[in-house]
Amino acid sequence: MEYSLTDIAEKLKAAREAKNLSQRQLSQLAGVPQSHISKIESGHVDLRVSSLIQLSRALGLELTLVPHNTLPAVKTMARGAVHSPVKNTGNTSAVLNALKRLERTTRDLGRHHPTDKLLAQLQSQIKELRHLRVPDSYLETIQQADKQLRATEQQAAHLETVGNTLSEFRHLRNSLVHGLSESPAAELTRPAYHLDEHDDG
Amino acid sequence: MEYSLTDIAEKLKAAREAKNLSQRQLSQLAGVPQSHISKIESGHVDLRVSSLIQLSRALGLELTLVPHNTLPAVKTMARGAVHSPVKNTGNTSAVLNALKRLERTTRDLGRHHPTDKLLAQLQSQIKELRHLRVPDSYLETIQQADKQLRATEQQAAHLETVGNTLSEFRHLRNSLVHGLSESPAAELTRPAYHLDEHDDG
DNA sequence: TTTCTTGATCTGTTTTTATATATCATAGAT
DNA sequence: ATCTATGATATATAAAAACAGATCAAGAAA
Repeated sequence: MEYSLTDIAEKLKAAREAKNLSQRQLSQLAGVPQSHISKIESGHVDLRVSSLIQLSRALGLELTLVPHNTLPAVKTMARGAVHSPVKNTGNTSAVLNALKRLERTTRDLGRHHPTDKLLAQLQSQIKELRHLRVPDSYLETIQQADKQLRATEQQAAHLETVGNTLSEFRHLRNSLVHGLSESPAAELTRPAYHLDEHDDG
Repeated sequence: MEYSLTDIAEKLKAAREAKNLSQRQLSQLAGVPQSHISKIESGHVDLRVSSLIQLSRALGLELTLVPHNTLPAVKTMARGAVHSPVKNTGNTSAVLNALKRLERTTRDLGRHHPTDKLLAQLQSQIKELRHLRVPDSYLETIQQADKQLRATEQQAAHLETVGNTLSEFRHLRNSLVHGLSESPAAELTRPAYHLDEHDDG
């Protein structure tokens, strides 16, 4: 119900990860040493308000004092906004839907193979893709991967398929990150947070 | 738009005053030395988050991190709740209305005599009464004072009336604060914050 | 294998809070 | 004139953050 130091630490960490920022990147944005950020996020430090303000601003958060009775309302309000860590990447809805569907497929798959490490890697790989601009030229690739995975569902022989898909998506991800995509939208191929946070107050 | 250290300092001070707490009283509630509170409120100190949390809790406030885009909504929401510093004193609506009317009367009077120091004192005296339990036995006194003040409105000879009313209300206030009221509700004659904040978390 | 990124950790130094205690001037009340 | 409450300050000490810089291990990429 009430916020404590560790709650705030967790919130900061969650906000940073939602923005796909490393501690060192945030360090630059906020003007706070990385070593200090590490300590703060792990709750080992009773930081000063100025530091908290700096970090919050860099993360698009604002420090406020609200009356106790309005806390619940404020919480739900904030939850709705915070819970959309995936920013506008300019992806078409087709790509977006394909990614969402693929995510669900792997999630379903995970229910039958909870300990599959390969699968977990694939899941995080897909998750990362949602932060990148994925050209439509990859749409078919994504859809095909989804189809294959669905076909192997519940089969023990799915290992090969998952492995193949994983390496395929790793390659895709790296192409996008490094702007080596063969798509015409090479200029837009950047981490999402560069798109809408280029000009900060 | 964005909160800074001094903004927070001001907010703390405003919250404390809205609760009619002295720095020493808050010091006891929050477990923070009065000297430190003085420094904090004057913005001379970059306090630690733990201290801020302690003070906030004692004042019925909660420290939260909200996304930038939800800030306006949160602000208006908080304003509505904070902007009612007058707590439930158990006064009857008759007394409440009389006080409100009296407040308005002095405000109107103030427009014609903006520099009148006596009048200003009377206004703050009335304001203070709203924090106290005022027995109905004083209703007539209040109403009469209001009538007299309204009668002298715009007259240069109002000085005497204001002075009389002022000393009268000072006496009333002191009676109430010290529980010396001749009213039967002597037991309830306490500062309002004792009534609803006796049990804190 | 080699390289790079990430987050955690260590060392040493500087700065500042936090705390306890006391004092002071002011304003109000008696 | 006296007594009291208030907020701002002063001093001294202890504890801790802030900072800079280096390092380390794990994971992933080349």
